[in-house]
Amino acid sequence: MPGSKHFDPEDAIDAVVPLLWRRGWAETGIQDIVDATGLSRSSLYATFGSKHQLSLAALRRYLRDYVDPVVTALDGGGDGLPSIAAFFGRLIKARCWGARARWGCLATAVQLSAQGEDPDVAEILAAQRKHTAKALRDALGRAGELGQLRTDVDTEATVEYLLLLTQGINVRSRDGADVKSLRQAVAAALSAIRAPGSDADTWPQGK
Amino acid sequence: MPGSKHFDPEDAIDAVVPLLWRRGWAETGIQDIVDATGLSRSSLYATFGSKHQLSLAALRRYLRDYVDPVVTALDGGGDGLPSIAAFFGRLIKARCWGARARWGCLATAVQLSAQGEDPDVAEILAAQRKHTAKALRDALGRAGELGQLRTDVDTEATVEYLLLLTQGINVRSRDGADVKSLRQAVAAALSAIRAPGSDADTWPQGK
DNA sequence: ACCGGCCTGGAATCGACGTTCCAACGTATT
DNA sequence: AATACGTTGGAACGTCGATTCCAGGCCGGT
Repeated sequence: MPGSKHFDPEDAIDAVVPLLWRRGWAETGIQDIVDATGLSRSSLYATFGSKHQLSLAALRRYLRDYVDPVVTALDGGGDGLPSIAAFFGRLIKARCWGARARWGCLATAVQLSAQGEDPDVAEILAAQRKHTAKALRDALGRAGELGQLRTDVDTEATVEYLLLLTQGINVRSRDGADVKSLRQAVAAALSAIRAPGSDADTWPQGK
Repeated sequence: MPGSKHFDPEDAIDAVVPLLWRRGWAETGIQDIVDATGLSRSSLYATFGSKHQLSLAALRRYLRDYVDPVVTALDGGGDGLPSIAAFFGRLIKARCWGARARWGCLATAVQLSAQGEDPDVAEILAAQRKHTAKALRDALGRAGELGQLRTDVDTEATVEYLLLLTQGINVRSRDGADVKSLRQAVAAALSAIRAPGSDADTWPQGK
């Protein structure tokens, strides 16, 4: 076919993710995207239509490549409490180690910014929250079946409790909280809902 | 004196706080401020110098008027765990009730936005974090003296744990978490660090 | 080698924003 | 009542953003 694309749009989306993540959605200009992708404005607009749609694609890509891997191992419940501890271990590692340490969570940042009120953005983020909540709920259910949980705590309240910790980590990891403190805090938090006598591991190991 | 101001700058700052809080720092334009204050650009610039400095003043005002009242009762330690529970009760109420319900926390939003990297902003927010952490630490210390705390948890890790909950509430209150879930989650979180046998109240009552 | 289409690069457009400027105004003093 | 000085309102300025336009280029099919 004549006039086929000279580049892979998927690569362009990949290149945009760290821009939004590090500098922010509104703060990232088209020029930044041009520089990062090596493409021209024309090619970007011909391919993605607008900065908004490209940013939406990048947000979805971020969730798929950076958040889902942390959450997905919980789907189905895993082995209960230790799986939940491992989830937090992966989260803390993702937020505090490697090249993207202290970048925080793009989804949380977008949520708290003006973009969070955009209908498309809100839908994407709501779906992600729902997924995370379900995964935690399943894991708590499994933990209950395995007798790892105190019986005097409400499941939904505990889901909320774990979501609070998750978002807390997303925020605190950006402003100086160290890995050790976060891990100890999570271990204390999970020990708190563990059944007396259970020996289920609650230490948030980074995988 | 000839040519005295025809308005009170303090009132102008008060009028700017809800703009930044609801729409965001970068998203609030000078025109929005002109409309909200009823003042002209000239008066604003003559008084505050720049949008940046006016925004800084509004951020300080927000912390003084809306955050300090929630935190300050903890200074000195209060009566330990019940004071901490009351702190969370005030926080949840502030975030979920009244005209500013679901507005989230301006400080957290600014922290996660690009403005969070501005030196002046960073300094203001760091001081606030330090104040909150100290207040929680003092209250935990008092709780320990009163025998309300489990002895197998590290104090600093517990401070971090409470900060995670605080920031979690600031985020989650903005996207659909209801008062009851948040309160139950906090009650569970505080019961978790309470000494076995202690009858200290952990329910986050909104005052 | 030719052709025709879409892709490409860079310049041009259009609007919004922060900031500045200036003439007119109001007030406390004389 | 006249004066003097800072404040005030609104227009004007320059910058930078996203988006669009157009001439030129590249490639597959013939």
